[in-house]
Amino acid sequence: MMMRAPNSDQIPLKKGTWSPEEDHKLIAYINRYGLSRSGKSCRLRWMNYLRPNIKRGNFTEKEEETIIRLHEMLGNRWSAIAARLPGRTDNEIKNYWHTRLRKISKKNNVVHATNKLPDNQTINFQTEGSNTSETDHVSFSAGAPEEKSISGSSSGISKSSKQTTAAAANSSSNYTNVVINDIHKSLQATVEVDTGLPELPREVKILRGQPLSTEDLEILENCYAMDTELMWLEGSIYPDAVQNDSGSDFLMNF
DNA sequence: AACCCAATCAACCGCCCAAAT
DNA sequence: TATTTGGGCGGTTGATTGGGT
Repeated sequence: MMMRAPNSDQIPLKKGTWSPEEDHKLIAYINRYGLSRSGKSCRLRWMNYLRPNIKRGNFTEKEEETIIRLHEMLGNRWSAIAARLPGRTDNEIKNYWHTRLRKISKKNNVVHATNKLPDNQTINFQTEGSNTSETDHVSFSAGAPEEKSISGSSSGISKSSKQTTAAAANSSSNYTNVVINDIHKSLQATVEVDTGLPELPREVKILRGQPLSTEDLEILENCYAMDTELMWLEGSIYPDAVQNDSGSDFLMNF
């Protein structure tokens, strides 16, 4: 079950070489409207403000709670957090965090997910199940607890070597329990009203007290996605969210 | 009204990485 | 295989806004 990313991907974007026709169109646009902006700047403007379904205005209480909770789990992975808040951009969430939520989080003495290891600690680890002998590194910088973050960036746990840095950071058994407990808590909070205490999936239970492999992280990632979707179903975050016919995606009504 | 200061937020920067050449 | 290009990311900056004096 995959969560639909909050973007305008209903229109499949073309990739590959530009056709002469497309070139002419682009030239015509630039000639007509003129725009001395870099592609990167245009992209940013589009992604953060102009694309369809961007939500403007204040964050709701539920959104705030979600950001705080996700930040506890994911750290400063703003794009990953934004992926779970339809209509919100990573930039917006990042700003919101720095200007407001960080204080709240600090006040509540929340322990940051990326603050489980001593300052400047570097972990070397072998990616399980991979055919490469490459060793990945994660470094933590010193500073205020809330400032610490995993170096590198990623938008999910399961792919690419970027994600393996997150895996390394999270590979203490201590952290595993924190993540599992959080998932359990969230499951309880979302479904216990109707179904009684929810059972943690077996594949999650057996991870307790274990260091996490990349595959384990995928399991947790999937479980966490499920948890978020439960909240959607319940309507606690986005009452307008509906599940599509196949039941595999959620769609927003704007 | 004028000034100062802190908060906010849009945009930029530099880096990483995958895809294209 | 090496190099280039461009998308995506988190960190940071700087202009703007608003409140206090």
